[in-house]
Amino acid sequence: MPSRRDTIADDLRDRIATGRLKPGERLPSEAHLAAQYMVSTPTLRNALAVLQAEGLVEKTHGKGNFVRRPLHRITYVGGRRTPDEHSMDLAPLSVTVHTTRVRARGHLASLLKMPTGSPLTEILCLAHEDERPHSLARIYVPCDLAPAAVLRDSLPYEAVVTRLMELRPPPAEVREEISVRLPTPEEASTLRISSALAVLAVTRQTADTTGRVIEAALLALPGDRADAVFTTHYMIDERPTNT
Amino acid sequence: MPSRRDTIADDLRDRIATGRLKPGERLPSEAHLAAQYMVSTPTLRNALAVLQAEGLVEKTHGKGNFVRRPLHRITYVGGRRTPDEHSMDLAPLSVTVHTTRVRARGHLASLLKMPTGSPLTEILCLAHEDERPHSLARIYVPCDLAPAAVLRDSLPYEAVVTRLMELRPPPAEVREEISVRLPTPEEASTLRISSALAVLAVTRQTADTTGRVIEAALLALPGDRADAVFTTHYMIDERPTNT
DNA sequence: GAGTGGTCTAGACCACGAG
DNA sequence: TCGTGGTCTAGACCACTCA
Repeated sequence: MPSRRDTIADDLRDRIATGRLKPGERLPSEAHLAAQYMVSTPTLRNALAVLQAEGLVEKTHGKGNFVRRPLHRITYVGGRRTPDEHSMDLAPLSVTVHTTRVRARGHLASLLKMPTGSPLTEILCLAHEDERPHSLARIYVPCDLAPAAVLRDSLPYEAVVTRLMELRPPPAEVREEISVRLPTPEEASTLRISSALAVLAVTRQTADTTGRVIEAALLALPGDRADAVFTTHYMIDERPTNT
Repeated sequence: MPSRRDTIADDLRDRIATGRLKPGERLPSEAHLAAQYMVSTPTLRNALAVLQAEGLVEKTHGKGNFVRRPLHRITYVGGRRTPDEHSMDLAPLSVTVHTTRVRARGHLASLLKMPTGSPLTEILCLAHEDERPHSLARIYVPCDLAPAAVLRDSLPYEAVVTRLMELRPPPAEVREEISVRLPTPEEASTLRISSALAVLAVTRQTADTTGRVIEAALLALPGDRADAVFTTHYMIDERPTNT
């Protein structure tokens, strides 16, 4: 027997899918909807929580529940590509950059294979679509390779990427670790997503030919708007040898 | 101000982390815990829902809440490896295999680049650890490359993998698409996970040198027990050319 | 201040599991 | 049958947003 919560969630989902509730539109208040469906407010709120976790509805305290405008689904491209393609398809997005100087500690220090306390340049990238936050990337580069002063905040994202490629030795190996987790409270509020909407977390480690780590990147891609694709080509001499 | 739900969740999490609540142990009943923390049962249940979404607690209707024995965290290895390594590190897991014959339809047909209705061999792989389900893979191979009869159910997983490599042309290109989503109801019950615990979904498409798709695989890896790693090496001639 | 969502309560009734 | 979790109610009080 389907629960009332799911019944209501299904109905609202259908109303969104068929356009009877349009993107950006405010839903009736929770009290109103509860009366309409003849359920108590907690039950109605549970139904909304389902849609919220699916990324269909965004709630704002004091304002109401809104149908989310579908954000562009981006594809993070990894695998064997040229380094400048090694990024997201950010075509429809504008990226704001904020550069600061921090010190390596904990996980970050070991990722960069540097001692704790080493100076780093942190490049905080926040991708936006129509003023709405989309995804988040934190890039860390050893200070001696890219002094924070060189990457002034006023530079646009593309210029920063170009500048980094000029400043650093070419990458020889990239290791990307992908995991699924709930967003941290900061991520949830920065990205304006429900704390129940899982993110695709990419930890990327880039090394040069000498094995030195020249960049570590932590990406948080909300699961409702990001995929990752990796393509691998096998050489002839890599054929499996069944002995 | 932290909510009571989070305070309680934090406390229980701490009790689990410090071993005061041991893996496999049953928690006191919800009514008991509610009295202990002096909150109502819904509030306590919300706290448990947090731990459940983190994969720390498993609830069973009619029995109670149990501290989950930590399952091995496996790493799905993608990227440029030899094909037989192109798999999960399944060392601590036993895999049961179930082979059936199905017909390609919808997304599956387009993944395999075959017309709808084409006969396929479906290999359902369920990884277990100590009788407890861990992760799920569905592998689809065109029937002419691997007739279901050849892959009898009685074969162990390793034998099936070996058999497939013998039967098919060597893979030349692998495309892996990774996304985050909530489990389907079937996946949630098969894997015995909360429907709120997101899974890492890997859609893998393997083609031979002629471009024919020789395998499609759908993997569902619960987010609390799986990562994916991709390593890319750049050739010299792939250096970025900044003109 | 009016209206909204956020949190919580105290309890009801149902469904499942095990003896 | 008993104890467990699953679902739901009707309403309280607080915090936030906006006019």
